[in-house]
Amino acid sequence: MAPHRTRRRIPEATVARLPVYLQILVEQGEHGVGNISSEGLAELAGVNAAKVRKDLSYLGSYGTRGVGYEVDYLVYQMRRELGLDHDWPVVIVGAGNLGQALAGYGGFGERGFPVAGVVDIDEAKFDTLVGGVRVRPLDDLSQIVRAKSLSIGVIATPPSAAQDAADRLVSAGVTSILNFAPVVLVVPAGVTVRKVDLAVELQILSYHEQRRASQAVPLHSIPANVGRGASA
Amino acid sequence: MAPHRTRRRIPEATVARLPVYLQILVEQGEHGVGNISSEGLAELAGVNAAKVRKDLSYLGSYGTRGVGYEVDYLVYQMRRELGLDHDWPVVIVGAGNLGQALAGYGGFGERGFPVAGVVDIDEAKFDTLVGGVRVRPLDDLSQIVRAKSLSIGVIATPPSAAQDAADRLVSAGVTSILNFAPVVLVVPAGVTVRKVDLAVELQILSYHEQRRASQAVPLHSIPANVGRGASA
DNA sequence: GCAGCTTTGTGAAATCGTGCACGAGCGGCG
DNA sequence: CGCCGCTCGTGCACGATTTCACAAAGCTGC
Repeated sequence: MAPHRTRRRIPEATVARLPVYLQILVEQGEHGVGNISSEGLAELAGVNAAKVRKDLSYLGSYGTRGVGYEVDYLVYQMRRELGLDHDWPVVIVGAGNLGQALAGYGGFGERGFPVAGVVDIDEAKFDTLVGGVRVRPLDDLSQIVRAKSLSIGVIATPPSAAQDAADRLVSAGVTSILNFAPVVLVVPAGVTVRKVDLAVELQILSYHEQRRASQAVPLHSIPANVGRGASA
Repeated sequence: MAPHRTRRRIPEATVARLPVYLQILVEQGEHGVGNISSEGLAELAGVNAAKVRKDLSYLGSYGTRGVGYEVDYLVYQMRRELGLDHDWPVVIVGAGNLGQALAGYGGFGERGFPVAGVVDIDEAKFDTLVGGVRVRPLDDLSQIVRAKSLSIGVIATPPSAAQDAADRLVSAGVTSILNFAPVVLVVPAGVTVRKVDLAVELQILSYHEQRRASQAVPLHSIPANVGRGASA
């Protein structure tokens, strides 16, 4: 295998699609598909075939002209590039409704992100089990992060506590944060934050609904597919 | 007030940011702030001031030069444009871990998206209460949607059931879907789908972590802020 | 009423992302 | 061994988005 100095930077838009391709490829692999064309993958991912080829080309030239891509090999390369060749344990801050659901959602561990810890500020929750993990005091956060060298933290607190949670995560050494609180976090440069705001998603849908309602009827002029979603 | 024929189409990128501005404006309003400049709003939203002005300009010319924007009026206009001048009740398909958390998450109702119904395929769950709503059989979905003229459906099923859920929602008349299942949905044109895949979000973070790890150390060359997130 | 200061609204330039079109490379077949 | 058909990799044009830069416009104070 080549020296794998990190190759050229992959555009964000592509990075956001790679996991989707990966998911599909793994699934196809399990169904016994050994090879797939950009056309085929594009169909399954709900995107354009040229886009698939361009996206995959950032990983390197792993396709075979006239044939397509070998599913297993592509999965391997994609995992490597995404840093999924090992697990990334995460710590969840906030054991409320959402925090519990996240901890209990098996999908995390299965996809390489086991829940290494859950902390909350509410004493009543200490030592209760959520998703098989014991809830610990917020003040233990730093120790948990350091002890397990965690890089990724998930914020599932109420909005008012989110910035504090972020500050604590960052000072404990976390460099990537997935934020579910409807709050714009301020973090130092070098820390990556992704925000998932359920209400925002619904409001975007609302905009499109509102638009449909107030418009004549030219349905065809409305993009069938918006944002990270997909449709046909 | 003007006849408000839907004005020019608002770019998707802008539509995705408006709810964030809205959230901030409402908050500022509650804090007694009556007026805000593009600069101030930009700071709070973690974006560029010029971008704020351009985004707001799609709503109309609601600012006052030399002064800024009147918070309340801007909130009003933004709500109107986003279709948030009335509630959009939603139905949740799937009363598992995530479905329950979503139904129980007060944030939905508060922000204009009350949970009008929850359905599941598991008999054991029928008639249990989640978030104050009684779980009903999947087969009642169509009736629920029609009875309440719902436009928005939320899919919180396991991946294997997601496409079926989508089909049922669409045939019942839903035209917007928020999909939490890690599956690419196929829907007819005219239906808007937004996908939220928690594992994908984590994988994107993983990519950046991996990149940091494999790179020399030029931290400053890494964008501090990625995707929909924010940082400083 | 006018000068000066501030902040908006918006053309124009720069950047980023997408999709097309096509040359290049590979496997299969005669 | 050479030809054919298929599919990748990518240059290029186009469209969308971001950013810059500045004229226009409102407010304040004299």
